[in-house]
Formats: sequence, structure tokens, C-alpha cells
Amino acid sequence: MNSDNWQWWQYFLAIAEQGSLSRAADKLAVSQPTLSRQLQAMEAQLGQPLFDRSTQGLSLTDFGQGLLEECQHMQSSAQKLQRLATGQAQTLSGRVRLSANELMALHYLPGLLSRFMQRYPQISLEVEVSNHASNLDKRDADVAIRMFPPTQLDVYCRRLFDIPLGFYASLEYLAQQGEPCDSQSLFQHRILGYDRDPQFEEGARQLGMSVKNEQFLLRTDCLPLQLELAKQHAGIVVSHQTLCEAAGLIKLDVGIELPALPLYLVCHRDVQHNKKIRVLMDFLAETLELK
Amino acid sequence: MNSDNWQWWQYFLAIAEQGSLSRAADKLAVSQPTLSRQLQAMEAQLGQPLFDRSTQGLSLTDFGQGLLEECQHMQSSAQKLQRLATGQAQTLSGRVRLSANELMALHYLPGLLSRFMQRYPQISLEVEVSNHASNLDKRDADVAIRMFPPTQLDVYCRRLFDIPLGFYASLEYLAQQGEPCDSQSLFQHRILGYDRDPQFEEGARQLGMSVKNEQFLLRTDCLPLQLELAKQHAGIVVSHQTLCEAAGLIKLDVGIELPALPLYLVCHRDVQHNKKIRVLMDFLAETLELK
DNA sequence: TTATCGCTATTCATATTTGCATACCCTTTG
DNA sequence: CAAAGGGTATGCAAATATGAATAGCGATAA
Repeated sequence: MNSDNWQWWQYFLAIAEQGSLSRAADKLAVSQPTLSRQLQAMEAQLGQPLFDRSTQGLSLTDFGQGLLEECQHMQSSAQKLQRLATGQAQTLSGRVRLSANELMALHYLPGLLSRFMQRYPQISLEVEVSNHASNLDKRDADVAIRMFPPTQLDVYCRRLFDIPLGFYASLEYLAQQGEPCDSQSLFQHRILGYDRDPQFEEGARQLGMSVKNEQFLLRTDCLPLQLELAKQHAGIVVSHQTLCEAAGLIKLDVGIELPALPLYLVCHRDVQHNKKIRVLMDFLAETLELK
Repeated sequence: MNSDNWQWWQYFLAIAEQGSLSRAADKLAVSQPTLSRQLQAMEAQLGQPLFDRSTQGLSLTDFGQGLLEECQHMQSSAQKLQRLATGQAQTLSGRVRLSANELMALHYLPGLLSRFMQRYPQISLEVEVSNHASNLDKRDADVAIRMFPPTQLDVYCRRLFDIPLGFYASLEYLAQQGEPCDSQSLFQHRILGYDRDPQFEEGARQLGMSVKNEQFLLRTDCLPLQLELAKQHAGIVVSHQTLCEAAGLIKLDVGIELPALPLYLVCHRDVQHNKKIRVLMDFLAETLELK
């Protein structure tokens, strides 16, 4: 009875989640033929197929479906084990994954991380630049810089300062288009909007205004690009005060009080005592304050 | 980050439980060098040792200790998965493990199992003969014949008939030693007792008598041997009525009312709908009744 | 003290597993 | 309708992991 091969369950779950051998193979860092054959062996051992094959991928049979849930429990144990294992690491060498959004990554981090690497030359940093919150459970990232409070219970969270926001435009833009003085005139202007990201709509809704992404003529979810566009006189941007002023943009007083963005540093509770992670968080907290 | 190798955790747990690479290797059906190297790789990946090595085996470091519990959770998921997987098997081929004590195995099963195999030639039977209850969780056995009610909640249990017990001795023994007529005179005789198994003491206690294994001069936990000894005139045995009578032993009336042994057929709830297991239990239930 | 026993680590030939290349199939798209 | 793009399965050479044998170590026992 050799079916107690834990690796098989890992394979099974990856295939079930990805819906295809190729994608699962990618994720598991093995080749597709290997996965194909391991799955065959597994099914042979169990005596019945786990998946229905098609040319578009694999879908769970009822039999496989019945195993999925428990296998996910098994996975969460595996993930927890990984976190526990890394959580106890007390060396200042090895890898740490940091997740941040594009604006943070491009405008705040470069100088900081450069200094960090000089101070801790044995630590190898991986920075994931992404607009969506990375999954700390799955260790997609060890540390994340977030602009919103944590929703999970099992994260260790440090709240840093607030980032003041404002409406900004370039001198040249204002010379050409005139300066809006209230919210009425503001919406006559070219405001740089978001593409698919609902955060702008959501923020406006909290201020009691109804705004749709579609209202705006120039839209992108890439915040550094928004900022760059504003510098190139493309329109009015809502962005970090310090960044905009450093870029020579002019603050517009349109009578709308924008809330400040709260800045959080988070990691999973299981890894909060990991020395590397602790050191990175401390460093970021310290040096971000000074910015 | 390739430490999400579920097999490693399986290895880790086996080593931790066995306390030695050699024993763990046995259990996992791999070789000891393989395990040694896999563990080295795992520890290298984690950056610190999981075990302290000595010439007597391995013992968990604090680090490893911190991982043990979650790893056991992972194991119980793996075991549950195995049960779920086998539980849905609807074929009448493959292996089924049956557990029974020695007396059942030697005096009841041979004929039955022989007929069972003729009726279901594709099913391969493994019989574990053991006096202690095998672990249905770990799939040490699929079906167990028990003389005591189940204590776990997650077992499927069928109660069969009761097996009447009695005091028996051979004609020749009685001719030599005389026949006891009450509990007083009974204890003057050579009664075949148990070695380490407390079931006799326990049974006597429930009848309101105080009995110690040490009182008896000829002791063994092997029930078929007790029976055989009685046949060879070695003493008085407490055993199944039908078996003793079939062996030509004489029932002694000593005024003690022995309780009958309840007979149970059990399997894990997760596998109760497995066709092979169902068929075996049905067959055993039917044919044991007729004995 | 010496011999023995059980354990881990290492060497090396081998066998298994792997990945590349590819065949083949189906669906989608131009 | 043809071609492209996704998918899985398979043949085969090469890399990888494996196990038998063995060295080496410390504890226990005689």
C-alpha cells in the first residue's frame, strides 16, 4: 500500500486547481510529462480516474471531487508548516520576499532597498510589484506594504504614517487649461482616472460623490504612469503630496478634503519573529518615516 | 522556494516518530541512505537542523519540535484522504486487510476465508492476526473483528451474536485432578491464565472477584495455545463454548455465570461504502452466524 | 579493556525518473 | 476552410535519485 505518497496529493491538488497538467507542472516546477505520468500512476494505484481528460485540460471526476476538500486542508497544513519553519529562522542570510504596489516600489523603495542591501549583504531581496494584495498565507510574500488595514486575523501589522493626498497638475497644464477652483469646475478638466481598479470610485463614494471610471478620458491602473502623465501635462492627478511636489506639480485647492492614505507594514504572524523579516520591517518602518 | 515538498514533511514526521533513520526508512519503504540525504537537503533548505544526531538515533531540535504538531495535522489529512479514496472504490478487486485475534483467526476464519476467496477471486485478502486493536485511522486494517464495543466515534460497527464462554477441561485432567463443583474448589485447580493481557483480571473484577494473573501457574496470552493446552490435559481453560465442545472438553459447572463475549465487525466510516469492504463484512456477518 | 551492536554518513554502480522533442487531438480564429 | 494555439500522451537519451556495501562512530555489555 504505497498510496501514502504525500507528493501525489500535492500533485493532485495542483492539477485540480490549475485545471491543466501544463499549468500545474509550471507551478510545481516539474515538467508536464512527469506530471502526466505521476497522475497515471496515482490513478492506477487508486483504481479509478481522478480527472476526466479533454484536449482543453482536466476536470475532476466525482471521485476526485470528493477528495478535493480534505486535500485543501492538507495544503493549509503544508503552508502553515512552511511559515512556521521560516518563522524560526534566525539567520540574516537567505531570501525575503517583499510586496509593494507600483508607486511605492518605484518612488520610495529604490533608495531604501539599496541601503538595506548594503547593510545586510547576505539577505537576498525579492520584490513583488503588484497592485493586488499578495497572499501571505501562501507565502507569495513575506512582508507586504499595504495602503489598507489588514482583513485577516493572523497577520502581524505595523501602522506607519499617513500619506497625504491631493489634486495635482503641472504648471503648463494649468496655463493651458486654467485652474479649477471648486469641485464643479474640477470635473470639467482632464482628470487621470483608473482603468479597472475600483479604488477611485470607492474613495469618491466615501466622500459622498458618485464617480465612475468611465467618466475619465485618460485611464490607467498604473500609478507611476499617472504621475508621469501629469508631469507631461496630460491632466490632473490624485496622488501622494510629497511625490507630486517633488515632481514640481502644483497643488489644486478645489474644496475637496481628500483622506490621507494609511500606510501599513504587514507579515504573517507565524513569521513575525523571523530575524530577516523583522530586520526588513524595522528598516522599512524607520526609513520610510524619514522620507 | 522549493521547500513546499510535501514528501519532505512525510519524511520528517516518520523520522521524528521513529527516532532513527533506519526505522523510518523501513516504514517508508525507502533506504536509510536516501532518508539521510533527503533530510540533509531539507535541513539545508530550511537553514537549520531539524534533528540532533547521535549514534543512537536522532532527536528533535527545538526547531523541529515546533513543527511536529502541525505536521501531525498534515498526516491526519493524508490518512483521511487515503480512507476517502479507498472508501469510494467500487471494484471487487484489490486488497482488503482484515484484523482478528488469534482465536478467531485460527478457529473461525480458515474455512470462511477459503470460501470467501472462491466467491471473490479478484480480492486479495491480508489478515493481520493480533491481540491488540489495530488502528483503523491509519488503515492498519480495513475491517476488524473485535470482542469489545468500539470506542471511537468514526467507525461503522455491526454487532453480531454473543459468544458464550465457559470453564472447560479435558476428561483426562478431570480424572486425574477431580472435578471442581464450586468457585471455592475451582481455584484449587490449575487454571490456564493470561501472561500480560489484563482482560482476564478485568473480566473477573466485573464479576465481583479479585483475580491476579500471577495466581496462575501456566500463563500465556495466546488463546489458541490455552485451548491446545487444555486439550493436552494441562488445566482448566476459560474459552468459547462451541470451540471447547468441538474439542471434546467437558464443561464445568462451578456456579459462576460467565458473561458472553460480544462479537463486533467494524470498519472506518470513511470506507464503509467501499464495495470490497462491504462485501467482506457482509460475508463474515452471514457465515459467522452459521458457525 | 575489548568486542559487539546499532546507528549515521559516504561511495559508487545502477535503475528509475525526468525533461526534451514530438506526435496527435480538439477548439478557436482569421 | 486552413492555420494556429492550446491541450495531453509517448519515445528516448540524459540526469537524477536510489540502494547495496562499507566506513566510522559511540554506547553498552562481557
